[in-house]
Amino acid sequence: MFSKTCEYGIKAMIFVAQKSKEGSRVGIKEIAKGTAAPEHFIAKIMQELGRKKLVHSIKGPNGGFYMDKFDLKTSLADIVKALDGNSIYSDCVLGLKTCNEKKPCPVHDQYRDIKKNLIQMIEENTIGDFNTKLDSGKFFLVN
Amino acid sequence: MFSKTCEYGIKAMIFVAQKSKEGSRVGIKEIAKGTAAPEHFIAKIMQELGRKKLVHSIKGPNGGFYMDKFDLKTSLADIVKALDGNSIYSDCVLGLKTCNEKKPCPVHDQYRDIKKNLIQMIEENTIGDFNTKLDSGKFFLVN
DNA sequence: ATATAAAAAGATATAAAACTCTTTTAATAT
DNA sequence: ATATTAAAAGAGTTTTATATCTTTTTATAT
Repeated sequence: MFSKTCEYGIKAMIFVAQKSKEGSRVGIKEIAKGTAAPEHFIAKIMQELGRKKLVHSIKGPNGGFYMDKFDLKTSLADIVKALDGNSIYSDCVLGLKTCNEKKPCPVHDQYRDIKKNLIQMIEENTIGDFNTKLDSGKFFLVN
Repeated sequence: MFSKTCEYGIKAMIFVAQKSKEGSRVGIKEIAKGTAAPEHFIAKIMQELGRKKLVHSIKGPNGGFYMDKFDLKTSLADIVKALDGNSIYSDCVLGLKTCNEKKPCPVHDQYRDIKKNLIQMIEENTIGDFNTKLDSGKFFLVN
């Protein structure tokens, strides 16, 4: 569904949001641990998310990544689009270049609603929404 | 969502079913054309589907792949499981090894129904179901 | 029996995704 | 100013997915 890059990216964003709420910035090492991601790999991902302004960072001592309350409005869809592009919106389940209502693939009709729900799901959930839930141990970022 | 292998496999199964209904067997070249798949690649895929008995074949002149009416009961889920394994059933959207009701990932709850619908969709649709629709030009296997 | 057609099998190649390492730049504290 | 810390950037490697090529086996028709 999502690339590894995207999976790590989403978890990292949730992790950083949480730490930011507590007022602290987080270094790559901590993010890597908190999301069970390879350190150098998640570093690249955070770099890209930084470039796209979904997260902020400062260098040097006491530096690290952080999010302001504006960043908390970022939806999962924003992250997915930043890291995996628009494939989830545009790609046909069976890989047809053209697949639409007029020229559908065999499962176009059957997939229509599933796709709609999937897109709705990532668009409706923001990073901020996860903050309270993570607090109360309602879900986990690592096993 | 599905691997290329699986995308081609599903299209090929629909294609072969159609030709089988017309009483003829189909060679790899024809399948490759009919599904816009690389010839040698789809050959491997058909081989695997043959091993798993989802399709049948005979060698030599006038040989090729075919399906009997029993094969038409094959669901998309059968094909997906044969080619992509059970990942669609078991994998966590965020890649957690353990992700269940008791120890969920952040989007476990939000994804639950989408996953259910997706699984239902592939389990309910059989290869035979597509036969009539393809006839009447209701959908396409290639652009 | 022989030639031919077509799938099966095995081996190899290419491309993309995942991951790692090294160097550079920027910020802070002393 | 200098040392230190941490991200940014660039380059490189490994692994996995996708695709191709070659040889072998099996069936059919003549």
